[in-house]
Amino acid sequence: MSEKSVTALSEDFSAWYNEVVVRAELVERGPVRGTMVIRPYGYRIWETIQADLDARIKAAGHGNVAFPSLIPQSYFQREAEHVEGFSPELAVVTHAGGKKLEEPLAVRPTSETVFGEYMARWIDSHRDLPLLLNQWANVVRWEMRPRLFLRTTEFLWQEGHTAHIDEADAMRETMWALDTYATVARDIAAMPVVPGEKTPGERFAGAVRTYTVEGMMRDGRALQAGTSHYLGTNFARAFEIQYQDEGGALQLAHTTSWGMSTRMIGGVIMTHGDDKGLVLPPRLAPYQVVIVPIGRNEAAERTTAAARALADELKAAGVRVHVDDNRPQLSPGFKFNDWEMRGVPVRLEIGPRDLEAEVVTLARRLPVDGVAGKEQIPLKRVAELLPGILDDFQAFLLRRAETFRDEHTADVDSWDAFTEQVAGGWARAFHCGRTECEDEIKNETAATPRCIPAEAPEESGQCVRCSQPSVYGRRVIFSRAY
RNA sequence: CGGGGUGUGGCGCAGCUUGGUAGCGCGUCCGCUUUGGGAGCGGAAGGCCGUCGGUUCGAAUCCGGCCACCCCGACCA
Repeated sequence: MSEKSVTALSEDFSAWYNEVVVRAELVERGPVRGTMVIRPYGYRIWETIQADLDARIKAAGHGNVAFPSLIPQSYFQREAEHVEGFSPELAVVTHAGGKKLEEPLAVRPTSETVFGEYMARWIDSHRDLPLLLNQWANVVRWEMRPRLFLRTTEFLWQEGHTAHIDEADAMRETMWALDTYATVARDIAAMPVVPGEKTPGERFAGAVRTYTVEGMMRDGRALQAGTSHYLGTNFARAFEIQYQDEGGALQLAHTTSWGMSTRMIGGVIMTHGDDKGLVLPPRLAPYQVVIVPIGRNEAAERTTAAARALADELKAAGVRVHVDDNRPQLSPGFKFNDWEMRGVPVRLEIGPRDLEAEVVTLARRLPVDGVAGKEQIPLKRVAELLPGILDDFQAFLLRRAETFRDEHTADVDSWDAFTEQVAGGWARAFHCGRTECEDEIKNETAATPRCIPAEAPEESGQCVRCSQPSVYGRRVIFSRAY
């Protein structure tokens, strides 16, 4: 840590991101290209997302499972589009036990294939459906350009895999997953994501329909924060996932898959961060409150004791609290800056003067609705007031992100307006639906169709690029993306 | 894969042009002072200078090969 401050977000977003994730001790680069070591402070964020999402997945009737990370490479050959999509980024084990393997093994980049193989074994009758599975796992994809959390060679995620009796039931599942991701993003991460369907050109390899939740980052680019696929009978056909219907006829099951990953952590950082560093929503902050006792010697003993007592009280009230009492060599000012950089929503300072007056000094990471700076609150009311203060902060972050998104989104109907808009935000435009046209747009502006938003007025017009009639019955969101 | 860049104590860098056996800041450790917005002074520890080879009496420095990583694009959760 040689520089005092992190590069300003407003100055160089990419440098800001790279510095802040490491300096906040969320993560460190792994020894292999594109890998990461997630440190306790970062992993705790993941665990919080995981706990919430896992509870929802279980409540909806899914069972958690654990499949092997090694998959026979031949499995990938069975679904034509899937193999084409994933072959370039497969990591393959060719040697093991000191010998060359008969068949190379892929380190899973995603598990539709093995799940397919085993679903086929477990499903015989319509009574076996739906089969609702989920696993929390690591996957490996040899991406061309890695970025910490956003696109790492190895990442953690949850992958749901389900099989259904027909399209209608599978689509219900697909939409349930999408809705769940949108809810988790909004309610936990304070990310106001936009749910919608991907255009054919952006579909998952092997899917019939792909849905996404898209968030806007503070540089105006989009991030896919979760994805849900209706796979039709593609994988069922490839892996023979069949059941006998009530009339005794053999039918192919309809399958889905859906995932949310550690990319979410990157999304949170880029949605809420500022020049000073991270800003974490209370619902997923490892420390919602940090108490900094001030003073030394006898004074330190008194303020530290008071801080610990207060921390116990807050813990009892369900607040995640940390007392910064183990770094006597650091000045209070250093600690204030440090916790701000690390995104702690609320800091409480307890110094001799506070103790004297039986108050604590409360500092929010950001001014909330005009309430800026520090304020004194009575020591005995802290535990009672804090949950509300944290809720307000959470709600404020969501509103702020919504406002930011809306201010950086515009309907555009001309090519000039389009190129200008996607330079720093989202453009809502009509599109002809042709993949070649999408490619042209991408080549010229780096923007891609992010989604056909689920909630949008029915409209039609001329394609913003080629003037052919629009096909989706509504505007499509285009943006540069991570 | 194309373009750019970097490899030197834990971290960030200088030194390289003009070869002479490694230095600065931060951090760490010890001591004293200091604690309400990034403390001060004094002392100390810590380096196969990415790697292989060449030139030379002598290479972090010059020459060649290789490797790794990072950044910008194409690919993607």
